[in-house]
Amino acid sequence: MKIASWNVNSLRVRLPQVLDWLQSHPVDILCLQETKLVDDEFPAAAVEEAGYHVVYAGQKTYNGVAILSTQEAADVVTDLPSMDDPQRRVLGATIGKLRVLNVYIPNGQSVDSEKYRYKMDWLQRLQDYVAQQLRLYPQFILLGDFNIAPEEADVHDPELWAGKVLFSDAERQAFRRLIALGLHDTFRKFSQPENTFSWWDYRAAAFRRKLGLRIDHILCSTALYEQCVTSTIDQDPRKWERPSDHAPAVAEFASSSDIAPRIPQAGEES
DNA sequence: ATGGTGGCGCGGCCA
Repeated sequence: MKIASWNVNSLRVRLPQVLDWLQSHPVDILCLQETKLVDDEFPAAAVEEAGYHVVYAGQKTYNGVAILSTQEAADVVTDLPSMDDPQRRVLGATIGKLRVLNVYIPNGQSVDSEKYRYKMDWLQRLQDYVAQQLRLYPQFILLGDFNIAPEEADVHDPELWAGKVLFSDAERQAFRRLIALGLHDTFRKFSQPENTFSWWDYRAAAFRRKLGLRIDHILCSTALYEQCVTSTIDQDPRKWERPSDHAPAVAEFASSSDIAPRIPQAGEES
């Protein structure tokens, strides 16, 4: 069972790349962030033609999340409890025996901004919700664009980024509090190539210069962590023409009995 | 160098 997360920075622009990537990386579940589409404009038919069910929560211009899955999603939620927020950043669903929470955590802009205070408040509410979800669902996955690089190894230049948004102490502590609830960072279960990042600024040729951060994460409950056999970041799509500024993260779990096999598409090896 | 690029949508916000 493979599950992936990808901030696509406009699904209108990136849909062909998403479909191409799925052809070569046939995951069971793909969580998207920053679709930037209202629900009426979501390309549901194209996604379904590719063999996936899909649920989504979008808005105009900003944010927007979606979950593509081979098995149909149930019990969909689109908000954190106690939060009446027009920003579409949350999509929770049950897929097979798995409870999935796809998040686009606020960016925070800069540590002295109102957006940063919104981010920290958002993280507190997320923590409360995740604590509750972990009690309800032994097989729980929290994944998405966290806009937090948790450790020094996740930052190309930790000294440069010290105290800055995406790597501030308060954000990193909030990330550690999520982990302390009983989650695990699947990426760090395995030895990884140095300087593996998931996001590179479009400006200043950051990707070519390997000036990135690892801010997209796949976290899971202990029961799933034991079953996790790979967790990687596929940096290839960042090399493509007109790419997203994020690369997809992919985790694989050994137990797959509760996940229906994906239907092979025309022209594809079965 | 307080910039740079990209998406949305057509001026300025957001990342």
